[in-house]
Amino acid sequence: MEPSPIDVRPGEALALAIEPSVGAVIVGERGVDRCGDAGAALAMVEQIEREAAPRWVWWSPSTARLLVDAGIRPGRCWDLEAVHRLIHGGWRADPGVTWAGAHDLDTTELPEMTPVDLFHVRDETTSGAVRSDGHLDPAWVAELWRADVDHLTRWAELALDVHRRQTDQLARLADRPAAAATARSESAAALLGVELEHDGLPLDVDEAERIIATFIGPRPDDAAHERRLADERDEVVLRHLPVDLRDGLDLRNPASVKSLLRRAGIEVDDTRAWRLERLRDEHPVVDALLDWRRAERIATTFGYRWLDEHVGSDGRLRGSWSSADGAAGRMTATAGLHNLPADLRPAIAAEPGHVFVRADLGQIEPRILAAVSGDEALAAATTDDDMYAPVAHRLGVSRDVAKVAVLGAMYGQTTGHGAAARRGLDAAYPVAMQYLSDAARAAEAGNDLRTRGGRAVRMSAGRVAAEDERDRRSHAAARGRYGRNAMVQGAAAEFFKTWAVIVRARLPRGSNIVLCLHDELLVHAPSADASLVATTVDDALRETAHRWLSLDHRVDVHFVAESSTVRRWSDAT
DNA sequence: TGCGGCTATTG
DNA sequence: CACAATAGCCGCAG
Repeated sequence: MEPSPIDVRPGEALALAIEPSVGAVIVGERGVDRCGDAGAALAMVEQIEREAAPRWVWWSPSTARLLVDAGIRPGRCWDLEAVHRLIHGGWRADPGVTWAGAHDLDTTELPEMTPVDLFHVRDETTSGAVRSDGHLDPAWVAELWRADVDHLTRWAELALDVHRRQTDQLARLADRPAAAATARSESAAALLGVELEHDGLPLDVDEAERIIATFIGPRPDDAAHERRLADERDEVVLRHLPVDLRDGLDLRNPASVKSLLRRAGIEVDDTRAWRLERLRDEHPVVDALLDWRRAERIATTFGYRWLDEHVGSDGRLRGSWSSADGAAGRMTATAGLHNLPADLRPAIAAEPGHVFVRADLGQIEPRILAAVSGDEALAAATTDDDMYAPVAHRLGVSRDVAKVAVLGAMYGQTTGHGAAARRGLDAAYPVAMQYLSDAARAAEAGNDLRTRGGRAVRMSAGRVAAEDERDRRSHAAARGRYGRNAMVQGAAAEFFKTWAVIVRARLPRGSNIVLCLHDELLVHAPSADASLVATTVDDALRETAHRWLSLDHRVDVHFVAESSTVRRWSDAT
């Protein structure tokens, strides 16, 4: 075997820049590898990965995608875009913003690409990658795809520079000792997202078509046939009304449905299913309407078109993944991967000779609340596999009331009859409740927050000037609930991702995570490896919890996961 | 054509 | 029916 041409130590940061039409460059502390051929460069990457297992530094998951497409699954990485979002928050994380964030530059006035830059070659003699004001030159970045290896080398050097600066910034977050570890796991989660996009979720297409057919019948021949079938479904509802009242009724228009119900003698504020559910006996049209809604949902969102658009010829359901989205930095996915109706779950089936090992974290958010707030009493409750039981006992209420009260506290609920239980929570778990109300108060005032793992939750940006006092107060209260919840949900997302990437790292060859669902993991594994994988998932949870608690040094929190080995997702308990 | 409102689904 | 998300269709403004 050829020795690696670049001197690399295990775990060392190694910047990687690849442009398929240009080549690839690897920049480390003690050397540079340049290659004018991207294919040959990927072979080099694979060799270095095998021999030295470095921490690959790249600007964004697009580089990871090139590796994954080439069959390379790196162990460790540092995704500058993902770490930027962690440290600075916000939605934008292109190289210009990421650079500015790492250099403490003002991100409100980033240089824009002028139309001239888009259509004219820049004057190479007057500027480099970095402008005189310290910002990255967007025109220079835009030329990467058709540049030369020198250009690419500079790009990799800049990545290594940003990595160093991000590392310093994380170290300066003195009250967030877990931030550097979070940056690593968030980077790995971004890589996992790329792999999830690549691998897809195994789906039994025949079974999916059978399920869809039970709602809307067999696949329509053409658009006209599809319209006719829809009209027939409409007719089943409309025939409950006198013919002369059907005119102009549109089942897809809520206002129209409201007037339909009025004609049937039913008056409602809105037509949501949970409200209509209780009125099923009032008039047969209600029953017909609710059935229509279920079929309509399958027809429009999870029907044959959905199968055709998102399921490949290999029977894999693929969507695009964000590894840290929204307020709290949860993973999100398109193509219905995160909101697949339970009715369709029997179609999610392991391939022949394989099984799913499914595991979900139990009561993750209240356990996380105990951990991030450092509330000893709440932490003590987590020793129970059902932590609501000891909470209920302590409060002197039923388990259901205790659960609603705890969830209400984390969501910022102010109404309902859980008020007495809420006062009980304040008395029994003052540290946790104080943590939540502190977060809410800061968020209401428009102050930025930072989760336990160091994720910035921006509250100052995007505020709308409210018209009147009532509006202003309701917006402030909404911000409070948002911020209060983001601290718990965000830390839970960090915990989950750490668990997921440890599982990823420890899985035996041939097994892969195929779905991440906020607190649930689905691993596709050869049947023979099922029990090994189940053990791996369980061990990974212990490792995750241990890493967490050793960084915080405060309270002991017990985390639990339930797992099962199944052929179909729907078989899971 | 873009956006807010309504609705459904999930954790 | 509080927190988070994706996604469809409708009406309305531009």
